[in-house]
Amino acid sequence: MAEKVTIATVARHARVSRQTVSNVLNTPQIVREETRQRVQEAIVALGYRVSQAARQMRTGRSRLIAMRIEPTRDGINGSVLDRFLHGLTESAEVAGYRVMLYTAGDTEREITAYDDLLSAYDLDGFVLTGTDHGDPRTAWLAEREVAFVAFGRPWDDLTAHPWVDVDGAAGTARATRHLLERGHRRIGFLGWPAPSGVGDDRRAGWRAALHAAGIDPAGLERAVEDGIAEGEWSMRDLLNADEPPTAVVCASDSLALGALQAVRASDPAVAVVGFDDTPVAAATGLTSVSQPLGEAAARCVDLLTAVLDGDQQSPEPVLLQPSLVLRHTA
Amino acid sequence: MAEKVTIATVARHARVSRQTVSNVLNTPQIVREETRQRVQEAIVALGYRVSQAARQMRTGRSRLIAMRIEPTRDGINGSVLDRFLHGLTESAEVAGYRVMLYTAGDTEREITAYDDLLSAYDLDGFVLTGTDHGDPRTAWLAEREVAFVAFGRPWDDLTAHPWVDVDGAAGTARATRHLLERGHRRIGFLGWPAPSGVGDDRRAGWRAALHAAGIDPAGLERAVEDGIAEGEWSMRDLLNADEPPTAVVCASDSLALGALQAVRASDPAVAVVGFDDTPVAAATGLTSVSQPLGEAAARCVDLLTAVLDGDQQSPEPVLLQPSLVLRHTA
DNA sequence: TCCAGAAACTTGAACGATCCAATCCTGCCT
DNA sequence: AGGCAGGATTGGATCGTTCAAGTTTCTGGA
Repeated sequence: MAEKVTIATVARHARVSRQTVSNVLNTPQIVREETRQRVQEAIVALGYRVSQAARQMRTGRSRLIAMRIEPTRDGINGSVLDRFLHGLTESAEVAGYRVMLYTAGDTEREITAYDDLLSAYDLDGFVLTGTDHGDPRTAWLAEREVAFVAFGRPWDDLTAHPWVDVDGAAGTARATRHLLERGHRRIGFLGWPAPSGVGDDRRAGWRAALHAAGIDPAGLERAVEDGIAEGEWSMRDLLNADEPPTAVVCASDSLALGALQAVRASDPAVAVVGFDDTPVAAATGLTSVSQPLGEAAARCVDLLTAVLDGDQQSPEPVLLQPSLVLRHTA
Repeated sequence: MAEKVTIATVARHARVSRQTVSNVLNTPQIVREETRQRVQEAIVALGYRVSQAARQMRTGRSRLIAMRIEPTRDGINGSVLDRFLHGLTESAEVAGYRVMLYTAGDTEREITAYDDLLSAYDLDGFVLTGTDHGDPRTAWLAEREVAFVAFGRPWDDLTAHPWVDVDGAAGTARATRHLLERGHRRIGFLGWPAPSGVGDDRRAGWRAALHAAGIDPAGLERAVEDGIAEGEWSMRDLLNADEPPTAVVCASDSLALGALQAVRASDPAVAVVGFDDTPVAAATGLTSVSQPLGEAAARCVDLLTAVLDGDQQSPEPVLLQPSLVLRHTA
């Protein structure tokens, strides 16, 4: 039975002290090159690996970051978080961190979960998603000086905490301009009721693009909760107007899918663009605005490690540009 | 600043020794009831939480289980793992475990990942998904006596290791019987090329149901790789046969979605049933066979904890029954 | 050659829990 | 009253690492 390889085993093998091995691992610059190499060879030869538990006990840091996994409500938009999570795990591994999952029924229980994760597992940081106006979670974490990054802007105060987000307005603007170039003039918008950080942002992009083209958006928009059925009937409503749109930009693929069903029967083909580029969009040939989720996840890890390494308290937020994936519907 | 609460703090507060507090936590039955209560009160009063790091260092166990998160290839079927993962996290929390994620490009690197996770983080166990014929991962883990459960049967030898699975054959059989009850006689099947554990199983259910009804399945099936396009053209192929089917059961929602597109133009409506009940199925009104993923995840945790608690080396495998979710297409 | 000062390396202690072996009760039997 | 079994409780050692402080080695200038 192979004996456990500890830092002491390596030290003996390389004929140095424990501390020198530790220095090779943590502060290699203070170790003489020759010694460093000797220790490195011993590490490889013995297959040594640092015990995170022991390190954690001494330093109080676990090299673990946590993210909440939500029950896939909609299922359609759920895949966005799924892809983000994969990117996060991958980027975290490169930076020497691991991702731990947790669930929480509501915000209150989420805060209880923080408390538990922090005291029992010495978690290093959190990645939050779907932060909203005056989120109690960010306040709780900030108060206790826990490192965290949000995927999604703090809409009240953009300097409240580090964040990474995708420029939704730029995405809808791009979609709208694409439709304008295709000759559409009456371009509708299906979005969510205000106030909604994400929703208002996406609406603003559409509106700005129309304004820039000298078109009045009045009467061309509808605001409903997210969902396929909601998308379908609000699109029908839009089509029944005096001057119905010939194209529509939607705040989500769910709405777009509903719109598509409403439009199917209509005579002159009405163009539809969705948002998020979910698998459903790919499956049904829906043109959609795509978020660079892998990139977003990588930036989250960057910001989080910057805070954890103490480089800076609040690193510059990151705003990424989405792209338009053209398919059959527009 | 609140001082850190350790087992010693609790001991002092409850006027007992450290060991007694430890006993209250780990083997409460050997502590006198009165003492136990006094210690419990102190724990609550001080907000004490056991330091996993310290416990882990002494015991070598981390109360952490790991699961691989794969890049959502298809996106459609990816959501299955996503839902499973949520269930797993939830059930693990109840059992006092946490879920850690890892990625791995290929099988070889996955084994390297095991090594790393085990030696650095003292991982307690793994949940594997998509195990296949003669999987090297299970062999590696078994050899080192690492606890693991597979979500998916070991198709060669059903007693090779603990597993949880969903009875795919029962699902396709149920779907087929449903179509028979609706009066269909010529019921086709779109599946994957053999050998494929999951695929062959699902095909077998369809075939058995037809046999039971005295129908010859010859010429009614097609085998292709998974995908929407593949589903579409193989369904067209099936429709061009001498006696085309009036209904089709598919091995996945991707294939079913393709089949649906091929069928859309056909005059007498051809019924389509998918498999996995993905969000895409829900969105497009596709009737599909649904796997009880939350239940499966919970059983995985049950088996894994049984192994970890040393109750039994190889607990009974679990085979769950899927259900048929009826929508517009069948 | 000698010495100051920096660089490189070593030693002892500590993190917070559990394991082990030893001690203290308590009630019961003689 | 004394002895004893057995459960309840205690103190010391330990896991593998890093921190703090100490010791040795090296470098270069007088």
